[in-house]
Formats: sequence, structure tokens, C-alpha cells
Amino acid sequence: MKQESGSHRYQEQRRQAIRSAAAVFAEKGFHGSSTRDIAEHLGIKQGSLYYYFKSKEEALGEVCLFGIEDYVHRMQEIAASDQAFEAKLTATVTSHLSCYRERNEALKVYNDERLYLPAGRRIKLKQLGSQYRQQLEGIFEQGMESGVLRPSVDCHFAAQAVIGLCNAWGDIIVRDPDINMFDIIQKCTDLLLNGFAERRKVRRT
Amino acid sequence: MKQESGSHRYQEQRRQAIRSAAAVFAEKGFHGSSTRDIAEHLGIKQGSLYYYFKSKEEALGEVCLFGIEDYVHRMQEIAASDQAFEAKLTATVTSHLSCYRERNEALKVYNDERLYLPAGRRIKLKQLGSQYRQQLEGIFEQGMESGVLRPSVDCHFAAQAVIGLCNAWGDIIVRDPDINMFDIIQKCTDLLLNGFAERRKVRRT
Amino acid sequence: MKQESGSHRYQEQRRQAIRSAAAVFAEKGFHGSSTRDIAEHLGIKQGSLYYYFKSKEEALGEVCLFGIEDYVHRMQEIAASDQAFEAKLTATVTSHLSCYRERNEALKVYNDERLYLPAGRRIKLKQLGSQYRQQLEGIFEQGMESGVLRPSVDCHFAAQAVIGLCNAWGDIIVRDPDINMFDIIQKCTDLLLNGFAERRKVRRT
Amino acid sequence: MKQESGSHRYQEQRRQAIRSAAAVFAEKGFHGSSTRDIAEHLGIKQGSLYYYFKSKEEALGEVCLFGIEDYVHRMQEIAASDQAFEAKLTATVTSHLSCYRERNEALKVYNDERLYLPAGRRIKLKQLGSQYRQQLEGIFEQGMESGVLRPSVDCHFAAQAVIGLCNAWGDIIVRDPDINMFDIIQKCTDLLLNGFAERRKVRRT
DNA sequence: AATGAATGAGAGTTCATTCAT
DNA sequence: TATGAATGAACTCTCATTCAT
Repeated sequence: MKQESGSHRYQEQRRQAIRSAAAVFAEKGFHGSSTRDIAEHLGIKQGSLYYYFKSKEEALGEVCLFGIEDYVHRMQEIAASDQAFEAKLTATVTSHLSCYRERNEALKVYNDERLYLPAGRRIKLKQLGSQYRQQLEGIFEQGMESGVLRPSVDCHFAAQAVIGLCNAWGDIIVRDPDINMFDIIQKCTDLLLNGFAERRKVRRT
Repeated sequence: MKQESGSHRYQEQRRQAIRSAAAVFAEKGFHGSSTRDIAEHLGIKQGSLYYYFKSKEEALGEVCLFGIEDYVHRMQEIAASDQAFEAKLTATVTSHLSCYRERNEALKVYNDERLYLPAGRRIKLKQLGSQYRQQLEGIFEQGMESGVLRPSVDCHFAAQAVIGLCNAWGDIIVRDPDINMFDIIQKCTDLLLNGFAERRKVRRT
Repeated sequence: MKQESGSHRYQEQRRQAIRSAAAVFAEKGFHGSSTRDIAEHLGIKQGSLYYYFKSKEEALGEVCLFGIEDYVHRMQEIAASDQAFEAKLTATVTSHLSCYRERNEALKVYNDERLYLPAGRRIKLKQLGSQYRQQLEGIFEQGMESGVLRPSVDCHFAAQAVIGLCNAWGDIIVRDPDINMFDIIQKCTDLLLNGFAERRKVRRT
Repeated sequence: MKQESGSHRYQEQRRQAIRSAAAVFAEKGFHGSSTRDIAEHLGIKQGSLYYYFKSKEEALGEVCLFGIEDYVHRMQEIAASDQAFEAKLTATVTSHLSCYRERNEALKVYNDERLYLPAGRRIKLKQLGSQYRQQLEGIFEQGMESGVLRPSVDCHFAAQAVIGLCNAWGDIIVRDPDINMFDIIQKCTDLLLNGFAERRKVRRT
């Protein structure tokens, strides 16, 4: 009988198990990974994994949640802050790309493998993902209202584009540890700001 | 006549097999798809697949090649043409996104699953992929020389960003057949042109 | 509808098919050989083999028969001749070992694989094999009567021993084409003659 | 205590698995046996076999080793002993034929199926087999030096002949459990001693 | 808290065989 | 006379999962 709340030690080990699963899933994909792979990465035996997860699928669910909880949480803070549009966009990109390096690629797993979860287990993820996108859309709407953005900008498109661009670079960053992340962050922000912003300098001259 | 038509039939069926594999791999991933899935999609029995592929892996290899051969070929033509930078970028985005709908999602498979191929089978793919990226970089370099782009633009980053953005939208397009692809093409082009271009209007004033 | 008696050309090709099957079975064993292996060895396509054999099993049956028909026939002649015991034994060993090289190892296949035939198909082989052994036993009995052999010799054992020894060397000869077969024949005969013969010289001295 | 007994249990079961594989391979040949056959013979389910062997091939390797380890070991003792040639030859034949009945026909499997092992897995077997043959040759050389053997005897041939003769009778013994093994042992020894020995009685007279 | 042992389902693959052409 | 295409059964092997200890 497992303790629902769990001892402290148990919770700690379970967290490690999630990180191991994240690392393995990120490398081999969900269907390409075996429970033995995960157990080995964690340093225990295959059967013992079931002390922490009821199934491999549950492990994937936990990894996905682990992968976006921080990511979503940070967005919440960014959206709620009273910075200007440009600062918020910069913060978003920075947060997004940083997440790729911080949690054993769990964010990559969320992106690539979450569709293998059964509908039931995807509800919460979907909700969190939508929330993220909507808050990002909100930031763009704020940018439009403040006149920083061109009137022709489609905020839904813009939000998706930010997410897509960051995920694309996230993948590259994960695969190549030598890449200068901050350089990428700056260039992405630059591209997006210029890509969507009103051309103020025109007026100034 | 017999051998020719026989051989032709074989080639034709093999093509269909590749398309089936593309569709199945795109939906379930390489490791999540079974050869039975592919055979059923094609309307033959599992064992008969092996008349067309030596292994499931070979099928993946063929799908990946199928997915990018056109894509690379079109880029070659675009790069070689004597259009202006803006036209070339527009053509690139159009070609890239169109490919997602045209070849049973084989391009998506190339993007998501090619890493599961053993090194030996990836050589040609790598070469083609690099060629694509380099030619796209070349287009950006041409854009810089002609003064259309801001001097601060990093052409390597720019090429990767174009590819990443298109792939992100390609994924969305593939999953949702109701999306207006031409709307997306136009908005992506818009974002990229504005994001990287010199602000000409300044000069006009 | 195949011609039971078969055209000349058909019979000729069928003979080639048996030789091919013999060669392949000898190398890889019955269960380790595929019909494709045999067809390739013969230079035709897999399905075409069935023009010559109703089944792989029939092929094995034919190879086994092919492997011993000559072998048994020669023994018949040896046994029926009016040579002395020593000459007959020499002829037997010579015939036995020569067979290994002459018919694409079909004799080896008979020895190693005939047990994989179903009982029905083994009847004739059994009969031929028994006949061979009995005639060889007869030769030994003749040797005993003529006083050439020690009275303690067990003719059944002796016949089996000759066969066993020859088969053992046959295997070695087949695997190593550089071996001097006539050297082996002489040494085997020597061993057997001395091993079973009465020690006449004792009396002479 | 737990680990030790656990490990011991595992080793014990693995041994049983090897014996089962030996029995099945001996009856049907390597390619004619299925892993299900072996598992059933052992009383477990097919997949569970892989808890003891990484592959069917490994099982064959282990069976072959099991089949000759004792056989080689006994020869080592015989060769190292200071018995006379005749005693050593008798001991060799006795040991050889006894092995056929003792280890679930694993020696038969070694003889008939070892060639289906890949080169890598055959190294140790080759070495042990050569060692056996060389030690047997050594015994014959000793016999020559002591003058017991005729000067014309080829020790290499003699060793191979002993092995071949014993294997031939071993096969027969294995297939027919009613055969009086000791009768065969005696007759083989008799044949070989007379076949190679100098005719001492000549001197006595 | 963890493990060794087993299992059953399913995977990829091979192959003897068939048959229209 | 021979072939291309297909099939279905069997095979080896993997794996998520269970459970007594």
C-alpha cells in the first residue's frame, strides 16, 4: 500500500524517477524507450519502477506535467507583471528557451510525445498549454493596444509563431550543448520584435 | 513489355507503400507504428510488406527521402533563380508549407523520426538537409549584399529560424486540415521579412 | 499438369535441381536452408522450384535417394563379385569415400538430414540403407568363413564400424578439399584390415 | 543468504535450461528446434527462456560447451596419467562413449550443430576441440615411442579415426537406449588396438 | 523499498507455398 | 517453363507488467 501523500524520501525518489524518464524519453521517444532503460538510468531494477509509477504511461504523463509546470508558471508571472510589451516578449523567450536546459528535456518530451497519452491523461496538459498560449496572445493584444505592434498583426498567429520558433531552437539547443543560449535568445527576440512591431523610426524621421 | 510493366507495377506499388508508411509514421511515430498498421493502410497483409521493404527501418529511410527530395529540389530551383530576396523568401515559405500537405506527411516524418535511423542510412539525408540549409543561408547572404537586410542579421540563425518556423506551422497544418494554408504562408513571410529587413521607409522620408 | 515421365530437358533440369539442393542442404542443413537458397544456387527464382519439387521435403527425399543410390549400387556389385575379403573391404572403403566428393555431398545430406523426413518418405531409404549394411555384413561373414578374420569379430559391429569410420572421414573430406582422399582410403583400409584380421604372421613365424 | 541462494537458484535453473536445450537440439537439430520446444521441455513459457539466454544462439553455444567440457577434462586427466598406451586408449573410448549418455546428448549437439555458431562463439570450442585431438595424438605418439604401435601409423589419422569411430557409435547409442554400451566400448577398443598395434605375438613365438 | 522471476501479448521478420500470367 | 506477387503460419525476441519475497 503506497502512501498517497508519501514520505519525504519517497517523493524525492519519485522526482528522480521522473527526471530519469524525461531524459530517456527525450532521447529515444516514448515508444522507443523501455522501462528497463528508465530504471537503469535511475540505478534501480526494472520491476522497482512500478513502485513509483503505475504504468509507463503514467510516467509519460508525469514527465509532461513536470516539463510544463514551471514553464506555464513563469508565463503566468510574466503576463501578470506590469512590464511593457517588449520586456514581456523578451522574458517569454528567455523563459521558454531556458526551460529546455533545466529539466532534463522534459519540455521536449511534452512537445514531442504528449500525443501518445490517452485523452483522459491529456486534459490537464491541454488546459495548461492553452492557458500558456492564451496568456501569450494576451501579451500581444496588450502590445497592439499600446500601438507598439502593427495593426495587421494576428495575435493568435503571433503567439503560435513565438512558441514554434522557441521550440525549434529549443530542440537545437538540447541536441547541441555548446550553443550559446543567450545569443539565440537575443536573436529570437530581435526577430520577433522587428517582425511584428510598428516601424517607429519612420515616424521619427 | 511484361518485364517493363511488371517492374513499373512494382515501382508503383512500392511508392504506395512508402506513402502508407509515411501516413502511419506521421500519426504514431516510428516506434509506435507496427508493420501491420502500414500493411493494413496499404491493403495488403503484414508479411507482404517485406516484398517492398527489407525492413521497417528501410521503410523509414525511404519515407524520409521521399519527404525531402521534392523539398530540396524546389529549394535548388529557388536558389538558382534570379529573383530578388523577398521573392525567394516567399517562395521558400510557400514551398516548405505546401510540402507538408502534398506527400502524406512524409516531411513531418523526416523531421520527427529521422534520428531513429542508424548512421549509415542517414548519410544521404544529412547531406540533403545541409544542402537545403546552406542554400537558404545563401539566399540570406544575397539579401544582405543587396542591402535589403539589416547588417546585424546572422544568416545562419536566419535560415534555421525560417526552417523552424515553417516546421512548427507545418505540424499545425498537418494536424488541422481546415487551416487556411495560404493565410499562414502570408503571415509567416510577413513576419520574416519584417523581422530581418532593413526599414526602408526611413529612407523614403 | 506436369509430365509424369517428363521431357528429357525437364529430367535434366530436375537433376540439376537435386544437385543444387544437395549442395545447399549439405552446407546449411535442411532446416537452415531456404527454398530461395536452393533456387539461387540453381539460377532460377524461388517459385520456380515448385516446378521440380512438390515441396521442400520432397527435395530432401530426392537428395537422399540421389545420395545413396550409387553408393548402394556399387556395394551390390562389390558384394556380388568373387573377390577375396580384403579386396572387397578395400573396394567398399574406396567407394564410400569417393561418393562424398562425387554427388555434391548428397551422401552427407543422407547421413545428417534423412531423419527429418516423415516416416512415409523414409521407407525406401531405410530399405536401401539396410541392404547396404547387410551386404557389408555379408562380406564380413564371408571373411570369417574364409578364416581371414578373428573368430571373435562381431560382423554387425564390424559393418557399422566401417560405415561410421567412412562417414567420419567423409565429413572431413567434404569440408577440406585439399585432403588427399587416397591417402585416407589407404589408411582406413589398413586400420580396418588389421583391426579385424586374424594375425597370420604369428602362425607363419 | 538471499542473494546467494537466489544466485544459486538462477544458476541451477540455467543448468536445467541448458540440459533442455541439449535434449531438444539433439532431437530436432538447431534450426529445426523452436525456443518454444525448449521452454516446454523445461516447463516454462517461451518468453521466459530469455531470462536465461540472450538468444537461441547463446543457448546453442552453452549446450556445446556443456557437451565437451567434461569430455575434454577427462581426456586431460587420461593424457596426464602414467598409464600405458593400451589403458589410455581404453579409457578414452570409455569416456567418449559414456559422455553421450550422461549429458542429455549435448556432445551430439556439439558434433552436429556447432558449425551453425558464428565464428566468435566458436573460438573457445575450437580451442577445446583441438586440445582434445592433440592430447589424443599425444597418446598415440607415446604409443609409438614405446613400440606398441606399428611404425607406419599416422598419429593424426589415428586420433581422428578414434574420434570419428566413437562419434559414430555415440550417435547409435543415443538413438537406441537398449544398446549395451560396454559391449560397444570393448569392441571399439579391440578394433583400434588391433588396428594400430604392432603384432607382438610374433616376437613371443 | 526493492528485487528476481515469470508471463502473455505483440513486435519484426522469414519462409514454404500458391497461383495467375 | 518460369516468374512476380502475395499469403499465412511460424519463428525469435522484446517488453510492460505482476507478484511473492
